[in-house]
Amino acid sequence: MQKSEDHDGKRRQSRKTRVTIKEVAYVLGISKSTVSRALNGYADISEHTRLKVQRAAQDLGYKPMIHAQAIRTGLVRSLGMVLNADSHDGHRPFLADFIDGISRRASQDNWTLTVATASNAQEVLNTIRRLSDEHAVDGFILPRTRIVDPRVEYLVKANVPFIMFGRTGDDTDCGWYDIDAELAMEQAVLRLAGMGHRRIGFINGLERYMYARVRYEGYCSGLDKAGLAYEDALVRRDAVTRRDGAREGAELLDLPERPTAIVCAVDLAALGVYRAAADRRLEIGRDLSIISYDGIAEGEYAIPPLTSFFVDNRAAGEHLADLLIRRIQGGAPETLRQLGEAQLIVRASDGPPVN
Amino acid sequence: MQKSEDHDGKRRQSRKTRVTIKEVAYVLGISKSTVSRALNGYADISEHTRLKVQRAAQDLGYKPMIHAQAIRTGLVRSLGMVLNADSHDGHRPFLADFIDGISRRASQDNWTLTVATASNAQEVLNTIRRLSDEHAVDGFILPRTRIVDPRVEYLVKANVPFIMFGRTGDDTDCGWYDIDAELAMEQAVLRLAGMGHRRIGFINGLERYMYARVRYEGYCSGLDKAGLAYEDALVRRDAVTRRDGAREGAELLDLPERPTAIVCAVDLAALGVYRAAADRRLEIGRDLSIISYDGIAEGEYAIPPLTSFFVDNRAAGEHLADLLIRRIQGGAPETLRQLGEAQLIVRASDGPPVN
DNA sequence: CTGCTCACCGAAACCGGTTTCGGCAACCGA
DNA sequence: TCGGTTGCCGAAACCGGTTTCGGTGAGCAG
Repeated sequence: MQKSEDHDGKRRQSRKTRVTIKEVAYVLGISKSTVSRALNGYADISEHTRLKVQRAAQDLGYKPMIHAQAIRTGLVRSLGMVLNADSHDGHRPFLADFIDGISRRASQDNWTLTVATASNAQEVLNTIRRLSDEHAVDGFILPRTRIVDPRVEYLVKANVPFIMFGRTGDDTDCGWYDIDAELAMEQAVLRLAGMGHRRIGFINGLERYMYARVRYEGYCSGLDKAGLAYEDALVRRDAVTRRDGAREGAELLDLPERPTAIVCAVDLAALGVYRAAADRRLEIGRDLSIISYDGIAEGEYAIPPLTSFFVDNRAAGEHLADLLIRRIQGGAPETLRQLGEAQLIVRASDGPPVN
Repeated sequence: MQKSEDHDGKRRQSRKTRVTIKEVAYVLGISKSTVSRALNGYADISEHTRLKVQRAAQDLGYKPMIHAQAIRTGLVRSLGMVLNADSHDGHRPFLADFIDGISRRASQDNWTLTVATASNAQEVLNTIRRLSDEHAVDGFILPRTRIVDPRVEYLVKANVPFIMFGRTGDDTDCGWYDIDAELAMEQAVLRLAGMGHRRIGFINGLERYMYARVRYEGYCSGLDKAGLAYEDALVRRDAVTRRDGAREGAELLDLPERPTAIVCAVDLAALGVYRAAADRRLEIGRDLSIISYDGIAEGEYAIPPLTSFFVDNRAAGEHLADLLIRRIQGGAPETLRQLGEAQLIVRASDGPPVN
């Protein structure tokens, strides 16, 4: 019980010695195997004993050490997520809500969330590898899926459970949660077309990510349903910051026949377009309509406030955690897929075209 | 090795069976205790053996299960942080950088970061308790310290290591990292006074947090050094959002004799003041000067761009992780305290008063 | 009364590591 | 040559749980 009293003593010895399962067993005068099974709800323990044990554990303040059980059960009850700090700022504002969602769902079942960051895609992979090698987590949540994603390739090969936030090109063996951005973009176009717009531009996000493909398809299908012709000059890509948005917006607005409305795949880019418009003395909501996607808080404070499809990142986190836990517990990937909806928040950046 | 083949088979059996220390020992024809000590750098292992073991471990891809060693060593090599999702949005944008910093430093020594969220102070406490009861983490980083902080009280009593981000009223037994916001606020006032401002207002953050007290003191000491009189009507408090800032800013601007400059403790509040100023046809940087604190990205895009003291949250995270690891390894709290500096970023929201 | 279930529980093995303890061989000085 | 170090390593205990396996006693049918 006590260590050699001189040896880095202070902290060690004063550290309150936690109560173990053995002590609980001793106090009750029964074996520790019985205590364990009672606490874990095995059927071969009498109701009487179970209650007795539960009460004693409660009274003594017994909490099993999570890693002590992990060694036998193979479960550390921890979800892993590794963030790419290198990737564009776009996701920054969401992070708090997102993490909150995951953590909230995880806590419900006494799971924890382990997060790590890395500064590029390769490091992300290394970190994932390290965490799964050491078995520091039981599975991963993969944010920002790419169309072909090396993380996925590694994890399926290593047979480590994971759930993606977003889809990939090929989702065999993959569970995922995604927001139906295709639907949203389509609705954006239809809404603008319904107001009378005939030339509707599109500014997309980073092409290598799956979300860009999906949003692009939504834009196209919207045009299609509205009976509008697709025009290559009206679509721009790779805009995820204000700066990007200002640049691409300028391109569109300087077209010989400029669009009267622009759909943006990313809110920050949309705010960049605000600047391009201001530079050209175009009033947003009148001379130029904008509908965007993300629903970031800043949009509400922009002038005029931005009409955008809001994504509930907290809910997304909850769903992802839920799916991942079920995956870890053996659920088949095919059964672990969900599609959520973005919610249009109408503010003041869109309106009928002035003529 | 193999389980009963019917029993929830699929995942279990196909899960690549990890290589254990026993196998490494077997391959080398030595005992596992030797392998363990060789890998952990014990002195009583010959250089020859050590190399042999290290190479074999490398070749076989042996990585010790972290929780298997934890059970004996008492260290899970994980830092804990529980966020209060309820607390104001102010810290949201910082989160990504902050986490990045922590994670980066932690990874260096093969530690991990466990984060959890809770929706109010009481839940925060419960979560901290749970994580330390289960020994899911070895210690905590405490963001957003309050003047008297229940988390601290609990952790010192439970003798669980922690490091605070920010100080508290009484920091016996506490290690911390903090940014010298007092200095920054003081400099802000002196800078404005140097430009010729004589009536300088102050809009503070939430009073119950330690940072508010510190920033307030900085403001006062700045006035003092500048030889300006303190005036109660010129200071407002509890503004941490744009809305708050607009409200408190309006109060100041509607004063019979309004301030020509305002120092804000929080960037978001400063941006709120922009609105109050716009409503009153006051041009920021000319009719009203503003210097703020935080250095959030949005400030750069405000019109005019906001002059603010930038806080490097990534660096803060790194320092905190570093301090906490040293604390866990037995460092005395008194030796684990550091003060960083905020860096003034001069943009366009401040200037000499028009007369 | 006998034999068989079945409910319930304890002993012991086990999980994958670390650490203590002691033993053996080589080396050392006398 | 001999006793005493010293360097190096293996056996076994240990950490705090879970799980297997088998045994005991009560209940019940024959």
